[in-house]
Amino acid sequence: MSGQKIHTMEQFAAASGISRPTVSKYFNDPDSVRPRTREKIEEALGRFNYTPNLFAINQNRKKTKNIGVIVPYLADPFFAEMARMIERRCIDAGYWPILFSSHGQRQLENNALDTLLSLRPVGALIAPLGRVSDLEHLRKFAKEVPTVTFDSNQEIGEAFVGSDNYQSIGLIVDYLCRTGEPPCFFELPPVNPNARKRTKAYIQAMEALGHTPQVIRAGDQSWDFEQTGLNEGKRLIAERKLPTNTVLCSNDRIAIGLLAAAYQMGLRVGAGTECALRVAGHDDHPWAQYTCPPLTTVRQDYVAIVDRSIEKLFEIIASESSDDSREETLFDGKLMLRASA
Amino acid sequence: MSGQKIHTMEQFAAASGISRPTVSKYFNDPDSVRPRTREKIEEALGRFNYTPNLFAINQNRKKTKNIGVIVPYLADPFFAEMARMIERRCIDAGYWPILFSSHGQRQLENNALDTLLSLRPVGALIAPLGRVSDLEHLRKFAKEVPTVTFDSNQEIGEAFVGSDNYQSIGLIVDYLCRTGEPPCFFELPPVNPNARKRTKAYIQAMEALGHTPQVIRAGDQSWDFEQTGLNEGKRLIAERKLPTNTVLCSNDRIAIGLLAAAYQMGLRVGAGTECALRVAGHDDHPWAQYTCPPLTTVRQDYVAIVDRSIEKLFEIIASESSDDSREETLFDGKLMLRASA
DNA sequence: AAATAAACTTTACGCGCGCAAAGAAATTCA
DNA sequence: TGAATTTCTTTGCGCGCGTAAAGTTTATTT
Repeated sequence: MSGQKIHTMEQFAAASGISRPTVSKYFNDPDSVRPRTREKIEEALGRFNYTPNLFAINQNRKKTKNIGVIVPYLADPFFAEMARMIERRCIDAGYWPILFSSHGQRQLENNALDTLLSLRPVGALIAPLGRVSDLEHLRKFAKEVPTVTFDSNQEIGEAFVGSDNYQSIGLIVDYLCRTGEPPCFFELPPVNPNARKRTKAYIQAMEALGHTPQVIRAGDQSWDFEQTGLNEGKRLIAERKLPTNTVLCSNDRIAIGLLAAAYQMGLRVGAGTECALRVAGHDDHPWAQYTCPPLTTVRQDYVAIVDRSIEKLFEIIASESSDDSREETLFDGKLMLRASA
Repeated sequence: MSGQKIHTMEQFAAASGISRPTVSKYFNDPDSVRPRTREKIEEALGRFNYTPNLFAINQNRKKTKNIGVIVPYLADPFFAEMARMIERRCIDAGYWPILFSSHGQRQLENNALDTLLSLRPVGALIAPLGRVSDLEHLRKFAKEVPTVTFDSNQEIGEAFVGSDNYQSIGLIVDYLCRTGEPPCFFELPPVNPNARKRTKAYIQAMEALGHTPQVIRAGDQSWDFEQTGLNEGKRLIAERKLPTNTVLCSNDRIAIGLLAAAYQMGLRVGAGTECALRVAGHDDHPWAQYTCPPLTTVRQDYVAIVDRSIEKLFEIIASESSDDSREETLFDGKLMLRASA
C-alpha cells in the first residue's frame, strides 16, 4: 500500500487514472465499466485501500440502499436466526440491512423506528413487539417507508407474513389427543398477538375434538419465557395443579423452562407409559433438540417466512405503488416428533 | 400534524421561526439553546415530524457519532446479551452503535469491517472470530479506527478486555478435584484463542494438583457447539470412551450438548453418588440454569467486560492519542454451583 | 473502411447539513 | 440605566459523492 492517504473519490480517481464519474459508476456496479477500466481501478484498489464514504453516497442517491430490520428480542435465537437470514438476503440483493432489536421494550422500538427514519430506508422489515408496541408510532413510520411486518401481525405496513397458528396448534393438539391424554395449554404471557391467537387456536382445536380446553395463565409480562416456564412449572407441580399429564406450551422457550421444572421436581417427561408428563412446544426453537428429553414441537417455517417477507418487500420497493391492499401470508407448521410427547 | 411535508432543516427552521444554525444547535444538544427557543422548536416538532437526515449530519461532522460493534456469532445468546449491553451504553453516551455479526465466517467479518470503515466510526468494539479471522484485515482496520477488542484476544487494537481463563479454569478444576474424580476436559473446537487458552489452563491446573490431564478433542470447526457436544458425547458414552466420570467442558454450549447426550443415553448426571457423570461448563451462559440438571459452571463477568471495554474505548476516543501501549484487562470468573457437578 | 454504438472524460450542479465569522438582539449584571 | 455577556440571525463555505449533459475516445458492426 502506498504512502499518502486516499480519502476521497476524486483522489482515488486521480490515482487510478480514471475519471471520477466512471469510478463512481464502478462502485455502483463493477460490471458496468469496460474490463480494462475495471482492471485499472482494481489495481489501484490494491495499492490504496479506499472505501467510498457511505454517508456521502446515501445522501446523494435518489433512493438509499438501506433496509431497516427490527426484531423484538435479539437475544432469542429464534429471532437472531431470522435476522441472520434476512441480512444475508438483503446483502445478496445489493441492499444494506440495518438491524435493530427492541429488546422487549416499547421505548427501544420507538427509538429504532426514529433512527431508522433518519436513515431514509427504501424499505423496512419489522417484527413488532406486539402488545407493548406503540401502534401509532408504527403506523406513522409505515406511512413514510414501505414496510412488511412478520411474526407478529399488528395490521401495520403493506404486508404481513407469519405462521398459521390455527393450523399449527391444531396439528399438535390433534397429535397429542390421538396419542394420550388431551393437553392443557401453558399460555405465553400475552406479549403479542401470536400469544392470543395460539390460545384461541388451542381452545378451538380442543372443542372441535370434543375435549374441554384448560388454559394455564402465566401472570407476568416478561420476555424471559424460560424463567416463567421454570417458576410457574415448579409451582404447579409442587401444588399438583397441573390439570392433565400433557402440557402444550405456547412456545418452545416456555417448554424449556417447564422441562427444567419437571426435571428438578423429579417428574419424568416423555411419551412412554413410564413417564409422568408429556410436554410439547411450538416454534422448533434452535435448541429444542437439546432439551432433556428432546422437545416435540411444531416447526415454524421461518425460512419460508423470511423468503416471502423479503420477496414481498422487494416487490413493493420495485413497484413503488402504494396500493392500499394489505396482503397477509400465513405458512403452515410442521410436526417435529421427538421424545418429550 | 400539518399538511406540507418538512424534509430539510431549512424548511423546519422556517416553520418554527428559528434560524437554521440554531435549530442545528438544538439537535446536537437541546440544552444548548435558550429555554424559550427550545420551546418554539419543540412546539414545531409536535406539528411536523421532522428528523434530521443522518447521512447529511455524519458527512459534515468532523467526527461521527458512530461506534462499530462486531460480534462473532449473534445467534449465541451470550454475544446477543453483550451486544445488547454495549448498545445501551453507547446510546446513553450519545453515540450510535452499529451492530454486525460475523456469523462465524471470515468473509462476513471482513465485510463487516469494510462496511464499518465506510461509516467512518470514531471507534469500534470487536470480538474477533479468532482462528478464522483475517488478522491482516483486522490490523488494517484497527490502524484507521480506534479499536478495543474483547472476548477473544488477537493482539489487535489499542486494548483488550476479557476473562482470565487461567483463573477461571483453575477455579473449577480445583472445585471438581476437591469434590470427586478429577475431570477430563472436553475441548472446544479451536475456533478462537480462548479455546486454546482454556485447554492450556486446564492442563496447567491439573498438573499443579498432581493429576494427569486428559483432553477430549472434538474434530470439526463449527460454531454449532451444542451439536458437537451432543454427537461427540453420544459417541463417547456409547463406546465407553469417557476417561473419567467428570467432564469439564470448554464452554457451556458444549456442556448443553453433552448433557443432552447423557440424558439420551440414560446416564444420570449430577454431583450425588447415585449419578454416573458429573458435567461442568464455562461462561454461565444465559441458559445454563435451564439445563437438566442445572449446569455448574464458571461465570464470566461479562458486565464488567462490557463496562471496561466501553470505558476504555471512550477514553481512547477522548484522548485522541494513539500511544502504542496496548492494555489488556482480564476479569476473574466466579463459581456457579448448580446440580450438574 | 466507414458507420454505429458503447464507454469514457470534462464540467457543473445539488444533496442536507456542520461549522465558522460577524453583527444584531436579548439577557444578565453592576 | 448602561455595560458586559450570552444567545441569536445572517451569510456563506464545504463535506464527498450522485447525476446529468455535452463532447471525445474506443470498441463493435456492416
